[in-house]
Amino acid sequence: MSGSIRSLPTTPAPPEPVREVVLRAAAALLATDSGASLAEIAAAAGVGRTTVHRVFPTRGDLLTALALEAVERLTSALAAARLDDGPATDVLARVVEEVLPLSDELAFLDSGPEVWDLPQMRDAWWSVTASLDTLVQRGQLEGDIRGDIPAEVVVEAFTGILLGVWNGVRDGRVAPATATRHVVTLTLASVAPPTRQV
Amino acid sequence: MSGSIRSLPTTPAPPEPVREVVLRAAAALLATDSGASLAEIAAAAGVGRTTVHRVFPTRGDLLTALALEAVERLTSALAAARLDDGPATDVLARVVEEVLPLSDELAFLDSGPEVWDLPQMRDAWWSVTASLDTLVQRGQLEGDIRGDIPAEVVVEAFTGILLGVWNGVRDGRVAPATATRHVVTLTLASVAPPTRQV
DNA sequence: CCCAGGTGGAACACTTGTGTTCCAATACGT
DNA sequence: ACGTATTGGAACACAAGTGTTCCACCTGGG
Repeated sequence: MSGSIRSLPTTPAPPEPVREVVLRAAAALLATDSGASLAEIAAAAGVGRTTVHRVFPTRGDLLTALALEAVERLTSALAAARLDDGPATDVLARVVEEVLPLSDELAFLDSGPEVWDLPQMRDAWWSVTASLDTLVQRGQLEGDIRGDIPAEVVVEAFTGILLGVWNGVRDGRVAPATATRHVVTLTLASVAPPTRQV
Repeated sequence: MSGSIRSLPTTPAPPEPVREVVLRAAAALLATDSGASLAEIAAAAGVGRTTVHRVFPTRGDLLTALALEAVERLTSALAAARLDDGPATDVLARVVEEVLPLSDELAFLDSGPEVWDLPQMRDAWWSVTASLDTLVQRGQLEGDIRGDIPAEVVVEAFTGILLGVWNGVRDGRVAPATATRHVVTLTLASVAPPTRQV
């Protein structure tokens, strides 16, 4: 229990709790009100507006930090799904299981055009869809995914189901506990080859 | 050809082209830049900002008019799909065929939180999903739609596929000509009962 | 105890968009 | 050709948000 080592090199201590507090408050606030002002964010974080400006000199800096964080979470979620490992349909199921739990952290992304104006965000999303395109194409070659529909369309439908049900959860129309299972079921049903069905 | 009747009662003449011009310009501009200012909209419409204010006293009035128009188009599209007429799966296909062509007119809805803040918009969308819920429930009772997934989830997945592919068309990832067919195919595959497949 | 660092608040200038008023110019019908 | 109505533009006040500066506080370590 006692700290025999003065400081861990990766986590020397809580060095800047302020930054994290502000990021959390911003993510939470922007999820419901995409136009929240810095004053509101600062108030929600329990710090002064001046302090926010000390950590993030401009609003764009805050949004960028938030976007980068979201990108990183999404990227590691896809990595955790092991896109190249096993049948593509199994991978799709894993993607759902990895990405859906991020709903709360990524909720601020849906209603904020400001965030998507960032080139990093555009690039990151393009990278995500490209990875999924490759995955679906592999599935089509291996016969696990229907080949009568272009991979890009299949990917859009997949992300559409994911986002649609996720919106349903946010609106209280869909039970969170069953969301993952239903998304997987519907996805696999839609992408299965038409001849050889489950 | 010659106008023997001085004016048709339904269309006495182009009474206010200005209003329509502004609405079209606003819809087009807000589709790509949800925060477009009234000055930009006026310039895009080819009229003075003062004129815009004459037709729509406040920005909210413009947005409301735009939202009401969108609601009306969506509602009549659903009416044209005859929700109570025939097997639910056929109806879903008709809904896709009726709604997808509205992409351009309704494109301004996706990136603008301002529009969705209007209670009329919320109510209208709730009405749309409620209609679809009823449709899917009927399909489940009649055995055309899988019953192992709640109707609300099926509806979210359906709208998700629709919006996802529609986004793909906007991004140039999906060919517009085949979008409707693919959406119908993927939708019917996902909602079909698991036991008795196509 | 004193001092340094970080913090919060007040005040300021600046920008952007909105809504309003007024006036000149133009187009339209008579 | 004239008078009227509508338009576009300039100017204004107003509000909200942002970024900056300065200062008081208070907190913890030497």
